[in-house]
Amino acid sequence: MNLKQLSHMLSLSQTTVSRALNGYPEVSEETRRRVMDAAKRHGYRPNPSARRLATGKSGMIGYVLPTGAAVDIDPHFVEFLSGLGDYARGHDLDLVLSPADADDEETTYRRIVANRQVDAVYLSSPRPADRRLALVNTLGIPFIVHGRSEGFDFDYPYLDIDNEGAFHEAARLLIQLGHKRLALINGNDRETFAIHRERGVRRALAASGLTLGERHIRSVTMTEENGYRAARRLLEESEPPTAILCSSLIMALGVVRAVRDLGLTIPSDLSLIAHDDVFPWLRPENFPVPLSTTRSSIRLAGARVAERLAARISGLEEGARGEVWPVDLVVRGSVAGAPV
Amino acid sequence: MNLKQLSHMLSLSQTTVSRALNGYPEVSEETRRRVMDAAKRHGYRPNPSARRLATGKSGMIGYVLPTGAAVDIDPHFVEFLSGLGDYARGHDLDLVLSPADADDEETTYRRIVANRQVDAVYLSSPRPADRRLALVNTLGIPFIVHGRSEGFDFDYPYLDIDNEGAFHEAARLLIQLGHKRLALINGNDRETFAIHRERGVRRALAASGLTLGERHIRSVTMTEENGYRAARRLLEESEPPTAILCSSLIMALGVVRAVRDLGLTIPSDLSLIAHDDVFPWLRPENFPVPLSTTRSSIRLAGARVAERLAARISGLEEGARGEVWPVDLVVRGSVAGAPV
DNA sequence: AGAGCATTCCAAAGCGCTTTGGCTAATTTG
DNA sequence: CAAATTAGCCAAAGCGCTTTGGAATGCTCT
Repeated sequence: MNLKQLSHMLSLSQTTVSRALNGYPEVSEETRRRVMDAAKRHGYRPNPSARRLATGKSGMIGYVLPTGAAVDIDPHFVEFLSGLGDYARGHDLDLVLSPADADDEETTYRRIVANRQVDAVYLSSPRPADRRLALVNTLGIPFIVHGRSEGFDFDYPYLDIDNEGAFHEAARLLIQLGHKRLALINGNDRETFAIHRERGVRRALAASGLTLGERHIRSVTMTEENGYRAARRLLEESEPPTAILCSSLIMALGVVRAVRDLGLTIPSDLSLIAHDDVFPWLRPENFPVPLSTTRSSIRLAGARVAERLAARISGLEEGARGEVWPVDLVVRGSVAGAPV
Repeated sequence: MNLKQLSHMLSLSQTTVSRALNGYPEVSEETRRRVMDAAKRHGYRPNPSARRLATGKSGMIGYVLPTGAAVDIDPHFVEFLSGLGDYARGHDLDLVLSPADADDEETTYRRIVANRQVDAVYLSSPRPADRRLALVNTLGIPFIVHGRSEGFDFDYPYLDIDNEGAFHEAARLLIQLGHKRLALINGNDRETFAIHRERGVRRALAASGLTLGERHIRSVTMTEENGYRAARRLLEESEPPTAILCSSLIMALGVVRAVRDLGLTIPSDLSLIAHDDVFPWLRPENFPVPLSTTRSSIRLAGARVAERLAARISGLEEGARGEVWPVDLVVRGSVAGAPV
């Protein structure tokens, strides 16, 4: 059933039917009802390829997926996707993943924009002065950044959580508990979120006249193994930290293992706080010692990004609005006063 | 730069240019070269929307993503995606995720087929007599199932791993080590993979005149917490199992925690083997006691599925070829002879 | 030399939609 | 009451590609 058939069967022109269906005003209410009715009854669905060719709109949002033998997609991605899907489902949006060579995402961005394959894109894991962001900004496609970049002379729309604030609060709590030697096991410090977290910790320390020693900060990809290694190195020093802040639950698994291997105990020997993106399959309260966390649902973020993208596509949202979500600090058994 | 402009600038018809570019034979080699050349020089890229409208081919593969507030996307998905992307990247394929209400995926399948939105789809986590599979089969779109279904009177193309064989081998090893009371902490037993694994274990037990007691099998969604709970229940029985087979690494985390909470030790009190889909961020060799696994890279499966989908789209692959990959049994410290 | 056949190209007709620019009839306005 | 709007509809022209059905050219063959 296409437009031609439908209009013929209604003895109307394609123009009128199209307009009736798309809510244009130059059609009488009675006709519109008649058209709507027939369309529903016959299950008419406009052919998206045709519509796209005519309008340039695709009803899809895009994401450039960095791939490569050495590239691992972050497991957080799937949770974000869950949220995105939750929203998109109710709004007839599909998501296009365009795989790109991780060393050359630019080509792919240019392609999907030139081809008008998607109506909007979102970027994630931005770095300071991220080239993708600059590119997408000049290409003029609606977009939203999940996370933040820095060092641009233009503003852009983003959704981020208050990483700095979260880690500032967490560090402040530890300091108030008497800890003086904090360590930070961070994610890739070329990404903004990691920079912000470090900043938060440093600020809290500075406020008490303390500092974060060079040896007390590790920046690694967030795997269990890297968490373990980082923790071992930290704890085997001559002056080991009495508290560790950790950028992910998965790394925290490794930290816990390291602590155990060294015969230490949480929280009496070491306080631990990790960031929790809220995975359904790994929960901080179920750690051997319930884990204190800075918590923010990445899934909700996904839904919100989808919502804002939709708003941008339809012109409801404009400008470079940044949105920063507060992060909960959830205290559980893994923190205690500094050992004497 | 569109076809019209390009052909005009070459003083050729659109027909000829189009044919030259698409490798049709009715154009002289010299002309073809000239056209190809000009196209490259001017960076001509055919507009996919137009091409799609004309041909019905989209250059995308589809996946219907079940969503809903209570629906969690499996973290395995992201690894599979990695593989899929690895292949797709080199072959100009994009992936379209169409979010669907988990209770009604059918509508979405119908939509993406009717709209010719994608050239092929893949299904994952199939159940016996899975309705999606039957649907997609009748709809006539090229597809591949990742996993297997059962109970159909037709064949279909799939890629699966030998779940039954893997768990059969694992169980057999444990039995040979003297274990008589095995338990299985399985995934959702409405999914075929879980059924196959159970079948493998039962077959191994039966071969030695043993059985899998009703209380010794748990079927749960694969979270750390569920692994923990299942393990506790099993181990607190009057006649606890001396060996556990576990369907995922994430659940195995929970099992290990439970074992510890109960003051038991792996492998002297309990042998443990889990299935490993090979995550970069959680590796069995890094478990407190290195974990024995049945191992199969879900990422490679993703790449292979993409490869086969591409082959099906281009007509290189036809028919209902099933492909079953063997699974490695990797023995590490977590297994030992049965306690006396 | 004329029929028969490749070869190489082209004009034009789709694909199914949106949108522009009228056209008619009903309504309002001075 | 004629003139000017307005409401409601339509024909046709895109959007940019592929593909069908020739047409022209040069060649071989009898």
